[in-house]
Amino acid sequence: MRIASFNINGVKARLPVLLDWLTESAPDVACLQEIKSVDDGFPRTEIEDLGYQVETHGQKGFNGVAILSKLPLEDISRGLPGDESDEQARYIEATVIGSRPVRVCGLYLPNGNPAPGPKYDYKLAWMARLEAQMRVHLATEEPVIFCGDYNIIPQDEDAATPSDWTGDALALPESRAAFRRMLALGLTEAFRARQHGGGHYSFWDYQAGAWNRNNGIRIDHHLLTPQAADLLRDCWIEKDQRGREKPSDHVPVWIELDA
DNA sequence: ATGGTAGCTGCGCTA
Repeated sequence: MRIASFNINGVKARLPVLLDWLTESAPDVACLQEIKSVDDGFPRTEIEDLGYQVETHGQKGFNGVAILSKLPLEDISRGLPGDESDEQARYIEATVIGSRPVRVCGLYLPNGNPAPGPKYDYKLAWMARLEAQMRVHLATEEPVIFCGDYNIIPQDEDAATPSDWTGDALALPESRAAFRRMLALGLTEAFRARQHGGGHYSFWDYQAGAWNRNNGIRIDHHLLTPQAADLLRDCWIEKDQRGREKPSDHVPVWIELDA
């Protein structure tokens, strides 16, 4: 089973890119972030025509996540528990029925800038809720994947120019500490586990020629429960997507599981 | 030190 996480930065503007990618790279499961669409506006039929089941959790204008799957999906759950007043669409879960079932949790973690401030407070509170949900899933001792745009640069080596990010919500010590607490629960960060080291990125800003200068950051991650980590065959970044026509500012990050 | 781009929306907000 191959699962890709991809922040597409607008599903309607990115539809030709998305359809080409689904056709050529053909993930079994794709977790999308920043669809920037309500559920009714999502280009469902075009994607279903490529053989995917489509489950969305959208909102108007901003945010929004989706899971696309060639394998059957069961028990879809929308929204991150822990705050009934939170109206931002940033989280969706489904069980993928492969040769063995895998619970896939797609997330779009808040950016948090400017920090400090209410947006940063929201980011940290959202991370605490995510950590609580991770604890719930860890207790099941089943294969579970938490993938998406974490908006966290885990270490300086995950940025081409670390000094650009000093004081930024993506790299502040408190942000990194919250991410490390997730790993300390016993989750495996798939890309790191494959010992790729530093110098690999999943996002390049549209501004200031970041792509041409390879001034990127690695902020899209897959975190695996021990039972999922046991199934991990590989993890890689599909960097060449960033150089294509009308690209997203993120590229897909993949895992392959023995499932 | 500043400004640079993109998407959605409706000329500002988010990233």
